[in-house]
Amino acid sequence: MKNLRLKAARAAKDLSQEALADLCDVSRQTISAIEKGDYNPTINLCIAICKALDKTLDELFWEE
Amino acid sequence: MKNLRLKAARAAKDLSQEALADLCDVSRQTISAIEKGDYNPTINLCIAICKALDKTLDELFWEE
DNA sequence: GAATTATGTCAAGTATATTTTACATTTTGC
DNA sequence: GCAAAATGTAAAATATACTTGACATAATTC
Repeated sequence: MKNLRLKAARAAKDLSQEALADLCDVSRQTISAIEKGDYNPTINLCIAICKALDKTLDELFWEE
Repeated sequence: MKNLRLKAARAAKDLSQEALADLCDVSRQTISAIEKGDYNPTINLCIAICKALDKTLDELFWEE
């Protein structure tokens, strides 16, 4: 399912997918796919994304 | 680096690596490797581990 | 102290995360 | 309206997460 919290957190920092991708050392497509929700990133990438967006894992990736 | 919080949380539930692996639908070696710290599991597996151990991502996998 | 159970680890194979290249569509600023 | 920037998406290649099978050692239990 879509990760709207990620999309919102990125928007809050005014970062494009590409800018976030650069901060995390991954490709733009990877960020796009994660937001789109049709895949399963590694925890290290999730942590890199969280740090770039000043969020924690629970805030962006935890679901009850 | 070693994930001692995971090891401790598993011990607190009195689960062997193999029992936790079964709960998460992965192999025992995968759990062992994650505790040992020499790899980078996917977020879905981290979430499965957290749920099996009644913890959240931040509690087991977040590092400042 | 022998037998189970739990853990560490390794090598080879399979599944899948991620990259690269590329093109189409949408959004935004002028 | 146009140009540029941002996003969606897809196919093929590469890197790596994860499995399977196997053996060794440490810890538990009888």
